Amino acid sequence: MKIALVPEGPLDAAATLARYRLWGEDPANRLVGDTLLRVRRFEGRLWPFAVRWRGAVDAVRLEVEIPGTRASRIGEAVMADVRRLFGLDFDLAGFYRMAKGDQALGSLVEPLYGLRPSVTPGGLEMAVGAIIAQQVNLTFVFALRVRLVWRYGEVVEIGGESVYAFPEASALARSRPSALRTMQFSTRKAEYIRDLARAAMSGRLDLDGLAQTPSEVIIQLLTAQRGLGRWTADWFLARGLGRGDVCPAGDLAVRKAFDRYYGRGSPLSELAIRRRASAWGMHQTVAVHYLLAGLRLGDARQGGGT
DNA sequence: AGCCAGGCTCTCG
DNA sequence: CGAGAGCATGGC
Repeated sequence: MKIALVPEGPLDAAATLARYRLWGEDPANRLVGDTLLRVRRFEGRLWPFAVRWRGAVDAVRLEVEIPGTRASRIGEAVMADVRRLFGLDFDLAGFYRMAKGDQALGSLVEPLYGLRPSVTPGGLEMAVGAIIAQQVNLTFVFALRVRLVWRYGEVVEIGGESVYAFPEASALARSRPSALRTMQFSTRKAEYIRDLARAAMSGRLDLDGLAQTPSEVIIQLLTAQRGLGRWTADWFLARGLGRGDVCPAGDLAVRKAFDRYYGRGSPLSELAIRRRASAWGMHQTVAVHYLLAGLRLGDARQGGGT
């Protein structure tokens, strides 16, 4: 089955997906040329799909291919993932209008035009990914993630390429911390991941049923789980649920970005960052991604990605 | 060798 | 509560 999709507003697909390869390879989000390969779990089966993008940033067309089915319910499930992966539900036009009134953001619109935050489909994938990313450099994060996905995920073929489905909760719930230790996970992260998977599996923590839950409640729910703190909860809201009004003010890179763009010598407090960001309302998440990408523009001059 | 890396828990005032 | 120490594991 093939489905075409024309995004509303600009989309720089390569920049939007750059975070899946900036610090390493991601076997669950494979980038092959102008194509993203990924897997959707649906009704107990694995459905690999390919998304190819073509055309200019202002006139992009996404071509989604799902081999082996013509069922519209599967198409709908996959397209929901595609919308998230490419950040299609963020109001980029609205953000750009707002950014005009802010010197730092305004200066980033042109060099990063079409960049959107990529939203991770799957609550467990998002939360586990966040645990892995706690406090360690991102190159190492990718190495850990690859090992976890290889070991506990499921591989599928599509168009002669292989792509992994991120591990199910049941697989991670059975994982042994000692096994993760050999993959260079810290003992603590191994426990956090296993325990989170158990909570998800038992229904004690429904990571995929939070779409209608207020953010404050989600922060409470997540931080009550050992290993998940405010930082993780913030990124879960932003990159897991695609909420626009989030600023992970405790994030090291975010703080660095605010210091660079809004600082006056001394570091801004977390509270000061939240205060400033809150003025951006529903555009905070996008704004934060622009600041992060802007940081990288500076030292690498390779645009995009967050 | 030693500091750094897109935190978290636990303790103590 | 809020700050701070302690922690755990590699990259460079």
